[in-house]
Amino acid sequence: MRLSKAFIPTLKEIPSDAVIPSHQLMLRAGLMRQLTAGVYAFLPLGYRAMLKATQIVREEMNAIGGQEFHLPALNPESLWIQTGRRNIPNFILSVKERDLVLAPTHEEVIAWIAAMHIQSYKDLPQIWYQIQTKFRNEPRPRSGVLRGRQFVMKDSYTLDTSYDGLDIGYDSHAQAYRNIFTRCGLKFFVVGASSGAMGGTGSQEFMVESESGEDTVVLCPKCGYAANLEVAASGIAKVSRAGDNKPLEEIHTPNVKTIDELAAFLKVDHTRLAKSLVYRHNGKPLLILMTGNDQLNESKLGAALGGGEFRAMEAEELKSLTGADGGSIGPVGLKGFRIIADERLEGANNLISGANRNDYHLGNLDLIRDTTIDGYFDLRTVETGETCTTCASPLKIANAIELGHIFKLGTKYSEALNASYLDENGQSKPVVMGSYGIGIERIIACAIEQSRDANGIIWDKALAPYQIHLIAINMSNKDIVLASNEIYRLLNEAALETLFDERANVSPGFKFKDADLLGMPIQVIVGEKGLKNNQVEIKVRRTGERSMIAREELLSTLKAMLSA
RNA sequence: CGGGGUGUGGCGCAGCCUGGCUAGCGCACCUGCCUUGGGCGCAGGGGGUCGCAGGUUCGAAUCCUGUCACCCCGACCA
Repeated sequence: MRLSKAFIPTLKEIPSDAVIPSHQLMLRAGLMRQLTAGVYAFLPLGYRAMLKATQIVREEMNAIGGQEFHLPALNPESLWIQTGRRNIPNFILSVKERDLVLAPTHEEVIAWIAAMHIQSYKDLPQIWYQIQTKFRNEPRPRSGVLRGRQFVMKDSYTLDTSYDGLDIGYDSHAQAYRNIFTRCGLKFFVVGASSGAMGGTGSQEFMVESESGEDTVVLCPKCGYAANLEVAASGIAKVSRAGDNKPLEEIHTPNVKTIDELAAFLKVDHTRLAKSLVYRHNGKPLLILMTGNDQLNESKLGAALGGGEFRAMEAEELKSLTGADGGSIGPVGLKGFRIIADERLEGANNLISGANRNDYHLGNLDLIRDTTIDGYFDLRTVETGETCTTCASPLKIANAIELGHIFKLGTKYSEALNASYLDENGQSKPVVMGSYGIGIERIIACAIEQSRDANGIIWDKALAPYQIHLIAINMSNKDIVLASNEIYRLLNEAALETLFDERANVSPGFKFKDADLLGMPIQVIVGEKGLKNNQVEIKVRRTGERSMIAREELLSTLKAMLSA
């Protein structure tokens, strides 16, 4: 492509709306433009990178036996009502004029097709996938393409007769995903994840560590343990049980509101304090006991409660229900509450909790003697520096971007939409499904987040819109014009994707800055000095390394560099 | 949805508090000359209903009311 003819609108200045590096660079390098909040138009250069990514994904999906579909974005609303997903908050965008919705994902359509055509165990297993645009009603799009209302997703679905079959499909996806992200040149890791409202029995996320990421993950640098903070565990010690069990006593604690104040006031360790959090679960009062300042993890709470709605209780509600304020609530003598506790507190005694009376706490609390705990669960949020459950090394907490997510779905959608098959015994059974997604724009954004410098993007050759950026230093010099055009012809004949900066009246500095901003892996620079010696210059974008090469050796050198 | 911020040529911004001459600056763009190894120089030029709608006023980019859009923090995130 000749740059003088190309539509690649680069920006010298950073658009004020862009905050994270990938967003800034995608705009500056002319990859895309924002149309409205969370919706981007991909321009030719950006689309080329997207096509590179989708092709890699497609090849790896085909390699595990995936069959590509082209599915409708417009879906009948009724389909989503059948699976109960029509009314998930902030999920579906709908069409005003018809009872149609814009598909946010395709479990429903896949199950509908399966219901119609999968009849026998002989028809299974299947791997079906598509690479298409999805729509979601994001309340707050942000971070460029990382969280949009419209995005391209590869989603695939496994259809199996059994959970053993599902495991095979799931594992093959896990391997395909590793291949995909490795080929894209990304440094990624896999974490255990929450299945959330998708339902299902297991899930993992493929993550790229990034300050701009919206997910938080716990990592063990030593043994490789990695989990989403929503499900991560640590080896933090349980609260000990003391031998001598003293009787309950009421302690006057005037104006003590927080756990820190209480620990300071009583001069005791945080682990002796049982903090009470008050929620409503499906409308019913729920008391949650946590150790000291341990933070309740609402994802874990949701899992422990096994579904249903829950929310923290309002201050007035709490006061009217217990007669005390938030800082003085405790498990003893509390009527009408279900009580659960973090497993750190299991069987603990000599604790201090609120007395359900303002300005008083209870000492020498023994959870076994004095309370009825309805269950102990892992409810706490892991904190940095706590030890790894596997190898006892200190854990690290990092932000990350979710590139892909794989789920063992089970039969939720196949049951809702009657996707069933007859087994060997003529019994009708629901198809066992798995669901697997990859965000294509996120691949691009992560690649840029992970590989850039002050001057611009540094593309890996796998995703680079062009492999080579050919620069003619001075188009008023006939020798340079002849030589660079000849080189351009040569590279095209050799099928090396080349962007040729043959703009006249553009200074060398401008061309170099543009080339670094656009970030193609190799720059070939045709200048006066080199030509005198029948040489051209090669610059490696990533390292900045430059070398002079004899013109006859250019093609072979480039081929060697690009196949390395 | 709660909090904060911003809307002024294509981009980045100033002007607004304290209303008043012709709405300004940098970049980009057009023409000519010039220059060619890190975002050249000189000269000339085009382009803006100041987000939108009301209101106050002799007079509104500026003050008031409403509204819309976008960004950030939080909540949410299948």
